[in-house]
Amino acid sequence: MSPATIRDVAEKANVGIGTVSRVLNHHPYVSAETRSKVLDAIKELNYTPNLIAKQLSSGRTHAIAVTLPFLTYPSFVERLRGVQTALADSNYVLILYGAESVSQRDVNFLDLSQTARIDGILIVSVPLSDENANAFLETNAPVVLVDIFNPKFNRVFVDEVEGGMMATQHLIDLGHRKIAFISDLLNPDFQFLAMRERYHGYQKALKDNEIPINSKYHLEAPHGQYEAKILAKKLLSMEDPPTAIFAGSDTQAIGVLNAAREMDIKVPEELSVIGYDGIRDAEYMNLTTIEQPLFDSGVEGVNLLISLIERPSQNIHEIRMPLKLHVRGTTALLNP
Amino acid sequence: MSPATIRDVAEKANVGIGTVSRVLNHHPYVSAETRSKVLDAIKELNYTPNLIAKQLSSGRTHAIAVTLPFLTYPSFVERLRGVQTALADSNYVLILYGAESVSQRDVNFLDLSQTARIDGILIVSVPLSDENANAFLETNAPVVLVDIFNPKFNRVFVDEVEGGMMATQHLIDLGHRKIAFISDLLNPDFQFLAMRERYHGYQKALKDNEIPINSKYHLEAPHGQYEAKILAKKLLSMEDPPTAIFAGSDTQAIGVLNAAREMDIKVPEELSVIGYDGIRDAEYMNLTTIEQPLFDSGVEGVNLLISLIERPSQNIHEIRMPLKLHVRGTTALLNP
DNA sequence: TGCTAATATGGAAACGGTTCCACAATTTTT
DNA sequence: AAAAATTGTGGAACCGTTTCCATATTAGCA
Repeated sequence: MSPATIRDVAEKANVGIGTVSRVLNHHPYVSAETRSKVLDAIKELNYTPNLIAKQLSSGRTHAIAVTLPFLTYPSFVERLRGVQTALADSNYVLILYGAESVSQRDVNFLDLSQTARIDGILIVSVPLSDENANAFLETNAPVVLVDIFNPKFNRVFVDEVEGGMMATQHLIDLGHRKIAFISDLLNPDFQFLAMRERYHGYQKALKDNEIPINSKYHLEAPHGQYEAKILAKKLLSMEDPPTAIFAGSDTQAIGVLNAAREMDIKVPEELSVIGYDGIRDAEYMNLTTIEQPLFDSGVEGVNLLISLIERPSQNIHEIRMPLKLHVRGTTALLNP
Repeated sequence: MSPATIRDVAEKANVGIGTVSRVLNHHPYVSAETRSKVLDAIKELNYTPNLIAKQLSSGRTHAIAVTLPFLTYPSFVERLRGVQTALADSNYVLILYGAESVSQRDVNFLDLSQTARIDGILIVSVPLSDENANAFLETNAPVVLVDIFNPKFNRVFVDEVEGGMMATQHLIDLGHRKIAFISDLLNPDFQFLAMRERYHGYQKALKDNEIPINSKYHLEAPHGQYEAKILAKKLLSMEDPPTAIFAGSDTQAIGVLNAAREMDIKVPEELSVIGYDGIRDAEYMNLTTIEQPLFDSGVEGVNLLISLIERPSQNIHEIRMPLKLHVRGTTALLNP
């Protein structure tokens, strides 16, 4: 038999449907006696409200869309964990959309901005095109960006330029002058702006310390441990190799460590390595890194989004999260 | 202004709402002329159907629930990737539920079995209690299990006992007799049965080859690289240490490799190590392993679930996926 | 030419909730 | 004692689709 409806409950309890609805939603103005009659009927019929009907009449879905690029990057997964955990404590549900390519992104974003399926949109690390942004601006669902920037939207972020400077300055403070930077492709299809900003921070720190910028010390390749290992080997085989390498992500830094091991170069005695992100493996590899609050950025993003859903606001909210230099065992004073 | 509805479209195109609906759903019996009038009106009003209303009247939500335990395990994330990818090619949406603890699992499962929010349920690696199972049996949404077993439900699986045997037999074939097994806790709160079965496979292979089982060679600890490293150090410091270690997961095997490195034990010359799963890092670490189709198990799970949603069936479907011994650089013939 | 079948269209009813208005009963105020 | 405010309740109308029935038109055929 099909599930009981609110009308069945009303009939069984000998009350009107309005009254049942009031009991369900904890409205005042229901007498104790009536309430218990209704609750009895609900229990007896094993009634649970149909969410879809509720959504249609109330206009709220209690679902939020979360868009992420690659589940293959540990840092994105860590953010997703934060999102998921925060959502588990709320009464919202997480609808996951992938955005592994420009076309997948555009399809999903179009879908999101048109259908009334969700109450809010959380975009993690997916670069927005102008069309995407305009589509979202026409939606009335609030949007929060995490780890990306667009002046028209709320966001949770860290100061990436600052982070790049912190990493570089740490190496400079240890006496290094020949400092290389390994990064993702800085001009790919998908523009991950964060990496560019870290690069700017790297350059700025060098300038501030009057260290000339050697463009041969900046190498880029698609993101990945393996790719970074190859870049590192290239750097370390140069005539005048760097004494320190700043890798744009921990994943890449681990590639650098592997390159050093394979080339029998001792870290940190002969080479200092610093990463960026603070993923779990960094701790395990004893990697010095710039730690950003990955998990917490997810949590904050969700909290901001939910607060905007429940108390709409025209203002743009920006939450800046702290960066922390985490000194571990892969950086050391330059050997004289 | 609020979004256009099907009635607005009908009015603008001078047709009935039924006709608009037929155009939207590609029903036959709409004249070309009428169709184009309707399409024009749709375009002009920038109309998109309200999904929630569609869901209510059609009884389909085009959403499936996916439950996963820990996003901290690479193997689960890899399965999720498969799920996500398969879903991106369908017209279903993914609602992600966490199950990091017994209570979180029970809350989510109760929710899932009661609300009409989803069309199907995919449970990945989350052990089911009897209550959970009964609740799902009362739901009319189809359920597919991946990487877990319950006789009453459809599933996508690998033969874990066989996998445990394959790993162990490989080591035996290489001449090893002193073979240790490192695993998760075999009796935790959450019963991850797979690990027990791999253990049984390990024991069976030893028996089949008439190698006595030394219980000191089986050590367990909560899952993790670090925990496994400690176990491995314990094994390798024994009076009569094993010459080969079978780790129940690649993550644990990597911990073993790290232990060996820290103890200056050469792999594979002095110690053979085999893992299980076939995660990305295994390839990168050149780890011999039993590879199971993680990504594809997600894909298959989704495909099975969708086919059951669209063509309900009383039969229980079981899809067994292949295991493959992937010999890389961490196992070798026992040094005589 | 008339009869049946196929094609085409309109719109009421249904999906299962929430909301609001009308009204009743009780309490408080003047 | 009458008026006003508070508390409590029923149920029609509505949210925006799909579905089905009624009906109109056209085509096919003997």
